[in-house]
Amino acid sequence: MITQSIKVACSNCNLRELCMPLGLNEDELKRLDDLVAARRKISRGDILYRNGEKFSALYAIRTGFFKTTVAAEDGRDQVTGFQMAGEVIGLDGIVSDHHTCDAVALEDAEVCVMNFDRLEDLSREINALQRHVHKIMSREIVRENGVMLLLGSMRADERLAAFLLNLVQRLHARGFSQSELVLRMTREEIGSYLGLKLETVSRTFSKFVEEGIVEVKQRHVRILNPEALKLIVNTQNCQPI
Amino acid sequence: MITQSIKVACSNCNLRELCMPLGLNEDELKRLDDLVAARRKISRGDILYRNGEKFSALYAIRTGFFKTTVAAEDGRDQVTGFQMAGEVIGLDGIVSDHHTCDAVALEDAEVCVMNFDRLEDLSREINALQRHVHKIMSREIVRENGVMLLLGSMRADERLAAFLLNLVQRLHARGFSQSELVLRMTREEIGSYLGLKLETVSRTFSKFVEEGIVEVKQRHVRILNPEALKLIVNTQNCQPI
DNA sequence: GAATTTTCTTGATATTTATCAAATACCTCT
DNA sequence: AGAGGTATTTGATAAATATCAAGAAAATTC
Repeated sequence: MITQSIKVACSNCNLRELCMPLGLNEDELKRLDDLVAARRKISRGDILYRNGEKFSALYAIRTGFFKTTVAAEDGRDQVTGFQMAGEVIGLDGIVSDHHTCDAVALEDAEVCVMNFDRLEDLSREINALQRHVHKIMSREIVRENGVMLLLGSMRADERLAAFLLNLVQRLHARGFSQSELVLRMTREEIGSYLGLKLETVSRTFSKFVEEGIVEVKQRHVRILNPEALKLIVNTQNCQPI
Repeated sequence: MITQSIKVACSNCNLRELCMPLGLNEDELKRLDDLVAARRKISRGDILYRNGEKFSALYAIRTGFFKTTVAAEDGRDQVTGFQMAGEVIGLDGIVSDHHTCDAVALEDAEVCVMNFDRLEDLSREINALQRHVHKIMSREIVRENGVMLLLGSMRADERLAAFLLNLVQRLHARGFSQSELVLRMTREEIGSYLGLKLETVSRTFSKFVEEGIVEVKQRHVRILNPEALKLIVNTQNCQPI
């Protein structure tokens, strides 16, 4: 656990618009800088926090890519999300004061450590921050609703199509390509997230390639026909009349 | 939409410990009473709020039973939760200022309407309330993580066993029986929540009955062997060595 | 840079769950 | 109480996905 004490400032962070509220005044911005006590570097494969660990902070991802997983009592585990720069993780720990999932870096990463007690103090004073914290939590709830829809009612190809569209949309919002992406996770991790076995993920990729919808070279994916992916997600269940 | 203006008080509500923070002082309790502007009665089958509707309040369930559902673009929908007395619903609406799911009463119900702006105001002033709101949201995130585990990695019988155990545990926390329960939802709604078809739910119930684990008479369920249910949830995936 | 390990793909087969269908039970309304 | 509608159960069959297996490709390690 390497905690670096580089003094950092939200006020001149180019990711601020992703993890912090907009429209703060000079004074509020200055107080915000105080919130991020430290940054922390996490190497690929390392764990930022793990199930059972005491909760003390939320983490804003500056660089890198994470997965979160929950474990069943019998050892199975389930990937509950993939998180990228600008996203905030650790919310699961608030309710019981202990984390209930693991957060694992899928590539070398750096996070801003936001002490939660201080975040609560500050968000009592800055209305926009309070609202922002609420929105971040609500957004996570809505995201998980979407995953439940995916897991509960979609078939393998719909799940993978929805997954690719979601990933590329989030990457595009961060200035990356709309059509090309590099997967940071294995087929097995994708499968866990989507409730499928890795072989099914692989076969479904191959099917998409055959149909000319995507190009896949290992973890490099190029989306040739995004409309086809959208069609797969949206029309699978439409009955012919 | 019947909004009643019966003046009601959290301070002498017997459900307070479920939906409100503990350890408030006299003064704080008095201010809390101001939060619940009104109660609202919802008849069975009616919708408390629906997808797309403007968000303005959270709802604490006083009596009755709800389901929440999200809809896919093609019309499919997915039950994302079943909620009972003392639980708070509406959190999905915070992020976009509009609700993203429907909340439907599965039996005649009554809810306390908590204006969210006022809740934010108040939780800036009462630390315990602020923390409580955060916990409620975090609890929902953790619950959904559990559902993802269920949908992503469990088989039909494990899902139904986990569902029954969860329901009966929550009912027991409200003073009901540990072993008997009345389902407020159809097999189809259970199936939607568990990512199964209603026939599969029915067959799995029948299997449990054959095995002597439960008694089922329509929607009345008696759990004869809770340990067997726990075993089904926990050991399905354990490999013999 | 060769060896080792991990990841990925593909095929054959098994299992689980969905689908279609029909009969029965139950509830609600008049 | 009876009629109509809804919900549930059960059977037969189909479809989707998992499992097992083996080889190929890529990444990592020494």
